[in-house]
Amino acid sequence: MNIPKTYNPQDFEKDIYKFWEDNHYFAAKPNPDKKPYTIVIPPPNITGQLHMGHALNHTLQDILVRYKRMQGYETLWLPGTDHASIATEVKIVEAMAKEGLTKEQVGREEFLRRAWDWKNRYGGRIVTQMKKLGDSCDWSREAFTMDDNLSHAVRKVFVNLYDKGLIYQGDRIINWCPHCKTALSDAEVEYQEQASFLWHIRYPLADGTGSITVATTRPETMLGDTAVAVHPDDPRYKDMIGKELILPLVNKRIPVVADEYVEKDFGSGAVKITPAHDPNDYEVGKRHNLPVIRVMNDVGTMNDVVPAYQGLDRFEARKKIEEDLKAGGYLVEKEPYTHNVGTCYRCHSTGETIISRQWFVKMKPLAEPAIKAVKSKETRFVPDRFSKIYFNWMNNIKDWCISRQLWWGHRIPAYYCEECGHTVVSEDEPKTCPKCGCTHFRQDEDVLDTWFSSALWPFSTLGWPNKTADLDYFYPNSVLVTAYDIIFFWVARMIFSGIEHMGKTPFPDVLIHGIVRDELGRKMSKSLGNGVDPLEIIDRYGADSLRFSLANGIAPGSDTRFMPEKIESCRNFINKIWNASRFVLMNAEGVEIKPIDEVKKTPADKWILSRLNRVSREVCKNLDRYEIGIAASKMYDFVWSEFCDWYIELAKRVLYSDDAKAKQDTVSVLVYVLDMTLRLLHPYIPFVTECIYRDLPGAKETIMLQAYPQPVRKFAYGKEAKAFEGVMEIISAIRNVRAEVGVAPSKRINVMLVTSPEHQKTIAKCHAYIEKLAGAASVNYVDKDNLPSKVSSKVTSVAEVYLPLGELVDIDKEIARLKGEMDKLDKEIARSQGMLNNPGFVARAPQAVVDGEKAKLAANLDKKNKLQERIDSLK
RNA sequence: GGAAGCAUAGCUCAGCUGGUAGAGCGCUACCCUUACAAGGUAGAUGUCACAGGUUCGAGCCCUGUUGUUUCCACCA
Repeated sequence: MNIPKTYNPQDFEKDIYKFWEDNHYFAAKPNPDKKPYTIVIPPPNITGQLHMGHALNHTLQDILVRYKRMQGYETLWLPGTDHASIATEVKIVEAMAKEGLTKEQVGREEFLRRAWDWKNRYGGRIVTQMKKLGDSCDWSREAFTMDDNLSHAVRKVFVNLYDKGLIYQGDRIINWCPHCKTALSDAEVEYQEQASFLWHIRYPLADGTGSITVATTRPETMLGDTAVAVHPDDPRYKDMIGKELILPLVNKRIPVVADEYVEKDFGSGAVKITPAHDPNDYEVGKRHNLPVIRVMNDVGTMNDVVPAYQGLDRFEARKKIEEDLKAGGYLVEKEPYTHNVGTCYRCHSTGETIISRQWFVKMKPLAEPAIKAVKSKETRFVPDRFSKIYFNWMNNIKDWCISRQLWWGHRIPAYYCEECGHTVVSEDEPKTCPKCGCTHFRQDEDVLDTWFSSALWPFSTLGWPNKTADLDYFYPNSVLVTAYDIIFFWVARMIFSGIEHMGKTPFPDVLIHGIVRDELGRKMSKSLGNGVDPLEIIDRYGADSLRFSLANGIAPGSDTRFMPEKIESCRNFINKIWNASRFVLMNAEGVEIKPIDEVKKTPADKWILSRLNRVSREVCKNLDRYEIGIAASKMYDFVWSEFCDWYIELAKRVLYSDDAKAKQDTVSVLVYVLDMTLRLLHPYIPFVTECIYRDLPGAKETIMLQAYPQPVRKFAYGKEAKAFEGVMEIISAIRNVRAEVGVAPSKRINVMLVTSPEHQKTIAKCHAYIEKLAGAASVNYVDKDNLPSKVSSKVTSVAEVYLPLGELVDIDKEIARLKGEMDKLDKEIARSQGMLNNPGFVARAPQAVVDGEKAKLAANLDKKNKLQERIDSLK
């Protein structure tokens, strides 16, 4: 045996991963003899580093994938990365800024060259990090959203949707990030509460008969006001409707319009209308035919509409306008006010809503079948409550703004005729204009939203739009695993894209997990600096410990905290497995292992085999239901409390004897149970299980491809296992009394039992266990009338246990101890009687429950009698 | 404004279709017993937030209350 004494994951994890990879164990290809199991990875950004969120997400996927692979599925876990349009572009721009260069200076071509260069250099970082975690992805299929075939899929989809009238270009109010200088979709805006002010500004009536005061949080946009709106029924303003106001600072006449949109009770009940810079105002403007005047340009500075403020940053302009309003006597009040401000989800700077010409996807027709798919459970969210969130979003969906004023990404396949301006949308640059016949075209400058390409990920990575064998075999995917924070960005869009382009929802199940928070329950973030680096944890504790701690005891959909103690306890658990394995392998040295069927089994053997059956059955059941955390806890308990604490200790009786035959049998059982246990655990802790598996007698080349344990009918041993648990109960009882009375652990004592003939038959076979585990010198069966005077006792369900402890037994203490037991017993009996005396319970509860309760009561009454006899005899 | 989640042992969390409350860490006592002190044995600790309801029976189902977190909307 060559396993070192302490578990040291750094010694082998790297080599084992390389071994798996070199042997192509992760590779999948269509195989008609097997059922497919497919997961596509949520592609991490090329700018990203592996964080705890990935670690959790990948651990869950790898558990499912390794489990299914061992169950004999043709299992594909398809990896890849996302080009992350904005995030990457920002990085490149920043890098160029250090050289004193701007995008505009180097031009599109050079910029893209630099971006690709960056991608080639750093885009693979996260992939090497994923390998450290143990991800069993088919790396030969690694995809990138800007690969040729994936880009082809993007163009194809764009053209398809355009031809169907589902993509259009138009002037709309959109979200704009002045820092990233691009349009954003609604989903990309994050609202933050900010303390600001509500400015009350007086707009005089043109006829000099008075004024209207409006309240605004955005005084700088007043330069673009084209009306003031009041509620039609507001008596304060009724007479002013239709009159004109003088817009302060601009000295322009604007009308007072009546619109139901205005809330009478808010502010002054009058709203300034700036159609170019507010979505609601835009709608009001449309209803009243108001002009749309943009006063700000793309970088967030004031434009030339009002020369006095031209070039000023929006926040500078705000100050100056405030001063000017004050000076002109227009500022009535500046009231502190907290409100929500939209910010860019990438750079977090304050966004603008502006009117702009952009490309949109018409969502209603796409959303409808996508809603139906989830309603009909064709796609199921786990846990189910996330379907509500999905419905809520899908039902209220607005058109999706997909154009971005960036260079890094999929350039929009729209071409404008240089002669007549006609728009041609096609996968490749058109040769001639269908309208004027000329041959010069200019391609749209913009690129597509990153999520436009990731929406196609479940099929674009399998070769679509080509009809490939992969697509045929691996689509739909089996399950999608992701955190709840990208349900809108990604999951929803994959669902409608899959339905639209493949005719089938992309996956039957969506497993949603939570996010990993820090020790205090806060979200991990760069700005807080509270992120825990999974790579550091792996270096210190090993990938297996990290994986197990992320998977153990979690519930789908709920957040987890990263607790250092939890990692340690998982490391300890693996260390336990490590040492148990060492024990088994040490004892297996030089022993010829028998096939499990040929082993002559002891009661303990039968017990552990039946427990193994049980844990195998339950783990599979839990995994099939995505109850990954529950399955982990069950394995933990099996390994520690049953296999190590009991079976290995029981086995020592034989192993340390001279009976070579019995030893061979016991070792064979140990090896078998260890083998199955390692297989059970392999999906969770792949490295250490592979490492130990290699040393197992009769091991194949890898544990990865061995069959996942299933319950074996002939190892059920229901009755025998139960009987053996009676023996275990006796052992516990003796230990318990010893500890309570204070018998030195090294002192061996004679045990006397009072029991029935049937129980004695079972127990008699197990004396050696009692001697070994309970420190018994001997086990004898006695008549109750012939007990020594000083004994301590305990009643179990199969026997009364008497320990002659001589001077150690203090009669008064012993009586007190027994009375303590009696109290507990009485409570139990009262509870059972309460239930059974209830006619409703007996009449309506299932028969099995009633019978069970009756049996319990009978057993407890019997126990009570014996206990009472004992107390009486001591008195 | 709308919706959802959470509230269980000192701490962090499990708890499947309702059927006697669980784990890890921590705590107490004892133990270097030839796999493991990253360990062993034994133990203590809970009006399962509160109030009602359904049920023979509720941590679990229903209603309401309180506290807390999150998502969506964004009335200037």
